[in-house]
Amino acid sequence: MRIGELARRAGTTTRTLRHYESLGLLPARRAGNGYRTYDEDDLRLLRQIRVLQEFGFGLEETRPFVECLRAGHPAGDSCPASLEVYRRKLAELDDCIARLRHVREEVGTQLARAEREVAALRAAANVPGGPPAQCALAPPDTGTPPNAESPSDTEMEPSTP
Amino acid sequence: MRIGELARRAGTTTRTLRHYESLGLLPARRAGNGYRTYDEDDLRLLRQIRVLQEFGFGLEETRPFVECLRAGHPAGDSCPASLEVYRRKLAELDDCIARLRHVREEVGTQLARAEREVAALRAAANVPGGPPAQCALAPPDTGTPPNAESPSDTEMEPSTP
DNA sequence: GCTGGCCTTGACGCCCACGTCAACGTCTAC
DNA sequence: GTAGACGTTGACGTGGGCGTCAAGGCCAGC
Repeated sequence: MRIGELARRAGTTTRTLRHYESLGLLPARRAGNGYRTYDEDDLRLLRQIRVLQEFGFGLEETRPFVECLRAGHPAGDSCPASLEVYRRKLAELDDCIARLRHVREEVGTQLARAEREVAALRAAANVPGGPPAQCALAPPDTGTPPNAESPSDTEMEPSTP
Repeated sequence: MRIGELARRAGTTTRTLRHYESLGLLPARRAGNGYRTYDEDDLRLLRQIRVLQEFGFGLEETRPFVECLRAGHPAGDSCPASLEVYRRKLAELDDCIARLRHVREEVGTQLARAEREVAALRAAANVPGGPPAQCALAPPDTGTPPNAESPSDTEMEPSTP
């Protein structure tokens, strides 16, 4: 089959296939007229690549899987090198998830603090906004780096004529 | 103060500051000789930018915070626009974390399956699989980048005549 | 013969936050 | 006056995975 058909069957583009070939990831035989020629095995390789891509693997990380398949193994992950990539990826994922969770917590904390401060400023400016608003007056601490003061407006523009 | 000093005090580079200026994020006054001139407020803006950057905010996402500070507010997140960015970022983070966890689970499953299959293949090939090899030399796994020897083949070469 | 659809290579564009280099101006100290 | 530390603008490079032309070859059907 030619490049267009392979691309269609794999749900990708010819540009992508040429790119893979330029990396030596998915080399193609050539017909007499110079056209690239692929077979069903190439489709399998390509599908292996795409699946890993969706998992966030870089193209280079898919190489062991592809070479494993090309070496005649039943699956791309039948080879030790592929398992190693799996393990490295797991470690990366764990690390990444941990960092993101940390950031998420930080940002969540900042948002909560900022919302409290905005509410406090609004209350201090006797903006109707709230009923009794018992606990008014700026919570003194809880880790507030900025100096909470200058209660007047609360919107962007400094000038409120 | 001039650009070099600001960069040093903020732990960044002059190139970065020029980049921020080119985005209109941190404009500088100019001295008679054309040198950029900054003050303590600029340092605060810059620190705000850097903190958000470490949280993974894009430069454009820091803009509301910077403008809020420049508008005279006590903190970069004293303005509604900044709070909106916080919230959007939280949603993004949640989404990203969820996707990563899903992928992590998938990859973990694939690894476990592949390891089982490899073990099955090895057993079927009546490979001695090695002695008890309890805790001998070389920790069995837990992230051993180098290929811990080859008990027999199980390497890339198909050669299974 | 001609149109249209497929194919080829080559090369630049994109996104993002800068790094790096070049060629040159400015100021201070000796 | 000269070294050297700082500053200036401009432009290209990086990494990843392609998208998007451009200019042309090959082949089938009418």
